[in-house]
Amino acid sequence: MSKPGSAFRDQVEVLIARVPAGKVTTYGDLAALAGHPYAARIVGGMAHYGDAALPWHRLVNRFGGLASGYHGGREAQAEHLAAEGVTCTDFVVDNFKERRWQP
DNA sequence: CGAGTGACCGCAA
DNA sequence: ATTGCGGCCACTC
Repeated sequence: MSKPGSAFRDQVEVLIARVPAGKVTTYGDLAALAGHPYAARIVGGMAHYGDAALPWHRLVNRFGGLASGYHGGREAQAEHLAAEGVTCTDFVVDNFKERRWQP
């Protein structure tokens, strides 16, 4: 495609871009959808160094809690999620189980 | 160029 | 039920 540097990275970018506002996804799900169910760490690493323009604030861990290291802080991420309709409590997405985006 | 780290997940004992 | 360990790819220094 336009930037076929790495199929995995390209897939992660496409998947995160496919996540609709108001929903959240987990690192493991994105990694599994990208083809590597054990590469959840890579998704986090890319989020920190990869594309700072993608909606990484929709990424949460499998507990539904906001991850650390987010550019600006977890409170900033919670604000962005709340702005999209995702309510968070104590940095944990409310109704996470129902808000988890699934293809 | 080489090595280490990383916002994690799943499984085993 | 809980705890501890290993493992995958990409990015940076």
